[in-house]
Amino acid sequence: MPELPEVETVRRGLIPELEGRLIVKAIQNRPDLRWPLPDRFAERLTGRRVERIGRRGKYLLLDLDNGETLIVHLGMSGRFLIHSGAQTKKGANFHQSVGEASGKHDHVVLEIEGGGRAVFNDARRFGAMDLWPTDDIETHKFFAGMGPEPLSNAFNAQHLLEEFEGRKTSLKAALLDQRRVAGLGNIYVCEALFGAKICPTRTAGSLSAKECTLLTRVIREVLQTAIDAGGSSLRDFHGASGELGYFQHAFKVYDREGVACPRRRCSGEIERIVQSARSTYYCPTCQI
DNA sequence: CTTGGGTCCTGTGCGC
DNA sequence: TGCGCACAGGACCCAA
Repeated sequence: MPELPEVETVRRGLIPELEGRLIVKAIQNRPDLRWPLPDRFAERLTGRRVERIGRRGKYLLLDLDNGETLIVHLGMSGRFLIHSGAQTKKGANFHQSVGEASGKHDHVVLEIEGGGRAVFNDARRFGAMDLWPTDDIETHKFFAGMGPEPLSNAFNAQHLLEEFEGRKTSLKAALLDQRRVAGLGNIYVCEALFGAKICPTRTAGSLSAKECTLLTRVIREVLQTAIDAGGSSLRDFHGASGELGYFQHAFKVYDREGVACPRRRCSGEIERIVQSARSTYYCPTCQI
């Protein structure tokens, strides 16, 4: 469920806590998340300084001072909880209580210089971590073949048109495919297609150049709006500090089956259909 | 090659 | 009130 905006929100939340800081000690509480963690995982993190925190698609990239990058995927339920150190700032009690309420699925703990801790908690364990040379990050299997960042210039109508050309798969599935464009998940695909008034059951190849232009613009807008709102806190997503976001109130179609279409001059009703075993929400009246 | 369906995992929420 | 089960979904895996 964390999609690009949520991951970006976590990244921004982690920066003041981790960037430039030393990992005094790393603790690994189980051998695997979704996949086995790399050899000597905790040892390779211990004593490293986090130089920079980046993002690629839905992955967090923590560049370390030894030329390796800690790659993190939050999966469905993964989150970082920050337990503040000695000098707690305002609101730290709340953050701490959120974090310590769980503990059960605290799979990786990073003890940070100054007494703080960054806890990776992931109940459903769809998350992943790996270590990889920073200079060769694009060769990691997670990123090889991954599409452009939707907020970058490389993502434009021309790109979409080429990616979609001749494809018989549904538009919904095509946009979820990280090889076409990075970072979109079920929620924002639904929201973007609503914004562009395009029906999710259309084949990807059926989009005109004009529609691709509109769609790229709307995708950008939807993602940027969500990032600005601090990411979605829907269900089990938590921001990096344990606080809940509030963007879920802004969803126009996602999880709104049966609700009147929010478009002013549309009398339609939001429907839920299933596409490739995923819920799609859309307005069959105005999304053509 | 493309495409679609199955699978993993556990907490939540619903129906009975 | 309690139990059981469907559901949530990102990304890999495999079959056709």
